[in-house]
Formats: sequence, C-alpha cells, structure tokens
Amino acid sequence: MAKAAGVSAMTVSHVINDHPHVKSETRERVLRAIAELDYRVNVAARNLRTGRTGLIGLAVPEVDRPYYGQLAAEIIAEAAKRDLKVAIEQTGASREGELAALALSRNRLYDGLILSTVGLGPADTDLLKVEYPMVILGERIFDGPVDHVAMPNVEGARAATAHLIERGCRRVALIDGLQNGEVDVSSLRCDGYRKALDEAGIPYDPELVAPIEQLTMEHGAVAARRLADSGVAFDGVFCVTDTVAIGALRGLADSGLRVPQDVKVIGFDNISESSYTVPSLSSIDPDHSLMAGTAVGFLVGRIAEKGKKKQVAREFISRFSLVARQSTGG
Amino acid sequence: MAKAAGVSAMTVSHVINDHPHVKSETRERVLRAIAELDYRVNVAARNLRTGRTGLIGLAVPEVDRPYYGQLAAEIIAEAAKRDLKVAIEQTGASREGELAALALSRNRLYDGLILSTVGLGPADTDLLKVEYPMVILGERIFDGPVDHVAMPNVEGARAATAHLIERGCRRVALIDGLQNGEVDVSSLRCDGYRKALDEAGIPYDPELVAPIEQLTMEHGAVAARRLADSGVAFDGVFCVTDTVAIGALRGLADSGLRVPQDVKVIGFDNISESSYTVPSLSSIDPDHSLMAGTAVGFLVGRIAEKGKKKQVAREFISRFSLVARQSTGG
DNA sequence: CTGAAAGCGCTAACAA
DNA sequence: TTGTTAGCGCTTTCAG
Repeated sequence: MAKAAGVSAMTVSHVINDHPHVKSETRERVLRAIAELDYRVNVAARNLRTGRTGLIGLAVPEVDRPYYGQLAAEIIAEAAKRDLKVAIEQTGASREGELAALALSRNRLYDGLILSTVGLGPADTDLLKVEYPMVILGERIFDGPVDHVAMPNVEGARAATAHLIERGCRRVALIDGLQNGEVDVSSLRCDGYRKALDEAGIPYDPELVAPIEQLTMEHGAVAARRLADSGVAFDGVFCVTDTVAIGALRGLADSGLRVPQDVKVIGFDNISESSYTVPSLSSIDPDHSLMAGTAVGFLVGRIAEKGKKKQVAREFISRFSLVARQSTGG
Repeated sequence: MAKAAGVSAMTVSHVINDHPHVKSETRERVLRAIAELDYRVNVAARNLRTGRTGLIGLAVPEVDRPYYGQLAAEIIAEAAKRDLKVAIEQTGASREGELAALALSRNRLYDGLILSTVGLGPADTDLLKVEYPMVILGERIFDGPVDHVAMPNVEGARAATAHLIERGCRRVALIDGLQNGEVDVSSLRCDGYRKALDEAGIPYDPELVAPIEQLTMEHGAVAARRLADSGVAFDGVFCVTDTVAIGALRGLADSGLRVPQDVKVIGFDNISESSYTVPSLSSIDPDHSLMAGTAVGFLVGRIAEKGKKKQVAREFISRFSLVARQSTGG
C-alpha cells in the first residue's frame, strides 16, 4: 500500500478523490509516493464499496450498422465527458438479446443501461419495470416508468414525403420495414408518409409499398429492384432509413433507373455516409448528438437519484431538419 | 442473502459457479431460493475477490468509422462467445487517447486490452512494456513483448495495384495517408503500390500521389477532386482504405469522371458499404473475422496465463483476398 | 457434500 | 487535518 511510502492510510483515498481537507504538503508526499510506486486504484474494490462501477451499458442491435455506430460514438463521447465508460451489448435486434442486456444491469455490472429497443414490444412492458437506471432509446412503446428518448418519426417522415412531392413526385413509393405493432419505427414513419400524401391529395396506393424484413442495405437493394421490375410506375421513394436508402440507390442503379432524373430518393437518419453516396442522399436529420446527450443526461440523473422514490418517466422527442441533397435535386 | 431461504451460505456460491460437489437436492433448493428472491450476484464483489472483471477494453479511433465499427462488432461477438464484455474507448486516433486507454487497464478495470494503434509510434515502445494482457491490432510498429495482429498491408496493396494494371490502367494514382514513419499503414500500402508498379515496369510518378491528412470520406473526396482538377492524367486510383475510396468515388463523380469507364478505383478493407456504392467498390478483404477472432484469442490466452512468466510475443498476419466489383469492372 | 474463517482493496462515518 | 474502525459480497482454503 502506498501508505508505506508516505505515512498515511486513508489519506491516500482523500488525495485520490480530491477531498478538500488535506494539507498540500501531505498531498505532495502522497502524490510522490503514488508516482514512485506506480500505484493504481483497484476499481473493483472501489466499486464494491461505493456500489458504482463507472460503467454504463449500451445495448444496440449491432454496432456495425452505421446508424448505431454513429449513435454509439456519440454516446461514448458524451459519457466520457462524465467519466463514464460504455460497454456495448449487441442484441441482434432480437427480443432475447434485449432481455439479456436487461439482465446484465441487474448484476450491477453497469450503473445503468441505455437500451435501443427493436425486438421488445408493448407486451413486454412489465419486463421493463425494473428499479435500476435505464433509458430507452427508440420508440415510445412502453407505458412503464422508463425514460424515453425518441425521434420525431411521424413528422420527419411526413416532411420527407412532402419534400418528394414538392420536387414534383406524384407516385411516391415507400420502402418500409415490417410493421409489428402500431408504434414501431416502420409503422410511425408509414403514418407520416400517408399523412403527407393525404395533405397533397394523393391517394395511398398499397402497390407502392415495399416491405422488407430487415433494415439493411441488402434488403433495400432487393426491394428497389423488385419495385423497378414490378412494372408499377413510381417517381419517388421514401426509404425508412438511410441504410435502406443506400441499398435502394444501388438497386435502382442495377435496374437502370437514374436518380434523381427518373426517381427521387430520400432517407431518414442522416448518417454520415449519406453525404458521400453517388448521388448524395437527401435525408431527415434527427439530431443525433442531441439525442445522445439527452439519453446520457437522463441516465446520469437516474443514477444520481438512485434509491430515491420513483420519479415520473421523462420523455424527450428530438427535433429534426430536412437535408436536401442530390438524390432529390432537380 | 439467499442462504436465508435455503440453509446454506457458501453453497450458493458453489451452485452459482457450477461446482461439482453439490447434492442435486440441495442445488434445487438453492436454485429455487435464487429465483424467488430474484437474487443476482454482485459482480463487483466477485471481481474484487477473483481479480477478474470479465471486461475487456477495445480502444479504437472512433466506432463510427465503418472499418472500426465492423471490427468492434466482430470483437464484441467473439468476446461474447467467451463470456466477456467489451468496453469501447475512443482514442480519436491520437497518441494521448491511446495512452489514456493504456492507463485504464492498469486500473484493473479491464482484464485486458485490445489496442488499435494509430497515434503511437516506434518511439513509444517502452510505454507498451506493461505487464497486463494486451494485444495490438494494427501495424507491427513495436518491438516490445506485445502480441500483434496485423494486416497483409504490403501484399494486399500490391495485389490491389496489380489488379488495376491488369484491367488496363497505366497511370495509377494513389490516395494515401500521411506517412509518419516507415511502418504505418500508409507507408506499407504505398510500398505495395510501388512494388506492383515496379513489377509491371511502370515508373513511379510522384505527381500521381495525393496525400491526405485523415483517412475519411471527406478527405478522399477532396483528394480525388484535386487530382481530377490538377490536369495530371490518370486512369486508375488505389485508395489506402475503402472509406477514402468511397469519398473518392464521390469526388470523381463531382469532377465528371465516370467510374470505371474513365477511371478505375480500388480500396482496401472491404467494409460492408463497399458492396453498395454506385458503382460498387473493388477492394482487398483482410478477413476481419479472422483478425477479430485471433485478437480475442490472443488476449484470452494472455489473461489465462496472467502471473506466469513473460512469454514471447506472438504475431499474426492475416490473409487477404481481392474482391473485384464494378469500380474496376470492364 | 457442506460450512467456517478470512480477506480481496477500498471508503463512509466517525473520532482524535 | 489525519487516522481508526468497519464492512461492502464474494470466493479460496481448509475442516468437518
């Protein structure tokens, strides 16, 4: 123990934790001893004593999907500002994976959990009634007393679709994920799409909706090719996410359709890749860093008030802006 | 304590850790009590006792860069197979960031560290002479007793360049990062590029080399535009990474050059986005999952043999394959 | 097969 | 301003 070098025991702890009442002379001495012995606090022991690990969990489907990778990057950066480390769980977008992530926090491995729900549905509300700090990042699917940070899905999708219409599209297709409930991303964005059509007096045509099983580039490409080959006329596509849209650009190119001349395309999320596709992709930007910052802020708040009586769940819906690029350009 | 429900104390520990000598009847009883009380082991206490945290650190420049995101995804998956969690540190590709990540392991927060070195150089070899489990993922820059998992940089770059030449290119440009030493990625891949030129009897022309400060899409795009606008003739571009190449595709499009008709393009890394660009991007695939698996395997080995005397450093250089896509297509 | 004793390294609370 | 006492919850060791 570093006390050997100095003369103290507990004082070391005070020095390490910047407690005020330490004579600067003593502090010096301790600091010197620490340096000489290359002493390091044992965080495991500290954790045991304090009940905090300084670690938060972030459960996302997969970090290599651009959207989640960018979200993770922002959350890690935001957490680092508050001296928190972030461990990443990959849930594979499955219910089981998300439940497994939930279970981990209960082991007190993490001080709190940011959970990006995709697989869990309203039926699982009870499972979320846990007493440890948690923030759901995604849709407001649950009624439980859990903080939420959500996107402006309906409004954003409406704006995206309206943008296509403004640019002259009259037959706007939708490449969307499967709609499992009434409040998942795919359903909400579909709502926004329909709302925009309504407002423009354009009838909703089910033939223009291409459902895909997973929100990946691959499925986006397949859906776009299928749409192009189906013989159904269309002059615009709103894709449920940018990742899907990037795949769709690929699929449209494969089918010999030019973007934006023949078909205009817009996505949702404004991932950084979208500026670099050819043509560059128009998108809805939900302000990721605001979302990340808010999520971490909520979580840190919950961690701080741990033990106190349940507070009401907070909810934050991010703002959005439309970013017009070549894919909807004239 | 769960012992209240059952009648044991330490036996709970045995049950939890699947120790053999427990009568199945007792085990049942304990298990039932655990379920009823919703008991969870306190990992902090276990960590303190065992000296293991079950957590490894992964230090990469930024998880939102596709290459590192995909690497992280594979490493997390690989670690999960061995019941290890992965905490991610973002070093910002800076020396300070990498040193900070090193320091954390010394706090025993992590059982070991996988460090993707970009900012550290040969001069920092001494700093890596640490006694805790570590694996360097990147170039073999250091002589210290540290395990390395590296890419076949020279050979891969040679193959990429040779591929362009085979496809008819005679003026092959190189968009490369700054060459800081003699063994960084940019230098090694440049070596491979020159080797291929030599072998084809094509003289090396410095005018065809566009250096960029960061390996990003943005810099790739700028470099490609600069190259196109410079008036120097070229019919092929080897980009040091796929990320840079995706930017270059964008830049070439901006300059009115068609890929592959006017200019052929190839990258390095084979990130998943490369299949979906328009045109799709040819690349060198260094077998990420083999690298991730090896890195985790090395680390787990080091963790297991912790305390034993120093072993010699192991080194693994991954294999590669060339993936030809539209960007070099005829 | 089960339990008792001891201690991992730290810090909250208090005393000096 | 510094030190003492205790104990966080677990597991290693050894005895029963």
